[in-house]
Amino acid sequence: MFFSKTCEYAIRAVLFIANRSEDAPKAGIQEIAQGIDSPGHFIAKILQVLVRNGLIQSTKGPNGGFYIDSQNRQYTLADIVKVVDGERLFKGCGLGLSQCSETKPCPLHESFKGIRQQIYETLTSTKIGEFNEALNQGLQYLKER
Amino acid sequence: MFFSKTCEYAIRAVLFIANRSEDAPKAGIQEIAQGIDSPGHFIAKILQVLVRNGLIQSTKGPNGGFYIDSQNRQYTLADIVKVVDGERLFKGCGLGLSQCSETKPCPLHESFKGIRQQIYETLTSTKIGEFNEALNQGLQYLKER
DNA sequence: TTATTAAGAGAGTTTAAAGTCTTTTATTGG
DNA sequence: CCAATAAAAGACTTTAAACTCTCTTAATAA
Repeated sequence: MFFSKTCEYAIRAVLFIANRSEDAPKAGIQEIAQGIDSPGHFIAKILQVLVRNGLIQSTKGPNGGFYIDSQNRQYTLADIVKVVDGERLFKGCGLGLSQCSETKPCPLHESFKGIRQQIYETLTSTKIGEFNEALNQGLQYLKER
Repeated sequence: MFFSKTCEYAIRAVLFIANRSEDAPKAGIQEIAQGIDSPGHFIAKILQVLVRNGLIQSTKGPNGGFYIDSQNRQYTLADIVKVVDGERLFKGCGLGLSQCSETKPCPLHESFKGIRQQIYETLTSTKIGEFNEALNQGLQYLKER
């Protein structure tokens, strides 16, 4: 809807890992791919980017996998979106004009300002660990089936 | 940001034609492409779809072109978006789950409900003719340069 | 110290959106 | 009726996102 498919997978994966990291230690790629119903190799690529940008941690080898330490649980959805989709959603023009601005606005500039603001506030105020309980209780889902 | 590129062009073209239709009669493809700074052949394809769906009118031949009659000036941005991008923006799940719903929600379902609603209200309440004055006065723009 | 495990890296393929080109059809002014 | 004009239609190409595959590197447990 607002995010690229890559970003949708990224958010779902991070919420999965954040939840996983509470009790059991590390989650492997197969487990993550299964847990959010995404293509294994594809989510692997995405996780590489998230690790490189410090949003999640990983270790190789036996008992290795992906996890999120206590520090990183403070990250928000906005952090993920910025890393994966860039600033497009927060700064881009609704009609695709690269020079759209306060002084040279497109017709939708004003209306979209409020919407953009609401999205920004929602994403910056949502921490990646805050869904753990609902997910564990089966009140919210990260995959279809 | 929210729309496909095709849809961005579509909205800009319709606003251009709506404005054009106030005084001078019909606008040709070259003129429209120039007026919104879009690829000529591409906007031609898009306009075909809009005509087929009754959002704008056209006539062929000398003095032909695209125009919007008084009836159709009542159409809103939401009508254009529905024709070009479908219901995705209004109904799709933020995390890409096809079965996301009130009873089986993704973690972002609740937060996104309000945002989606605000977008919907903005688009359904914005008529395609309402920017004519601002466009004519050079207060709003449909292209960069 | 080596076999095994699991992520990292990079190249390759597929698919869908974006954009182009050519031919056909409709309109109209002469 | 005919030539010119302009949109309609459809096939085609390009580009970028989505997705896959294979090989490498790091960690560890025996």
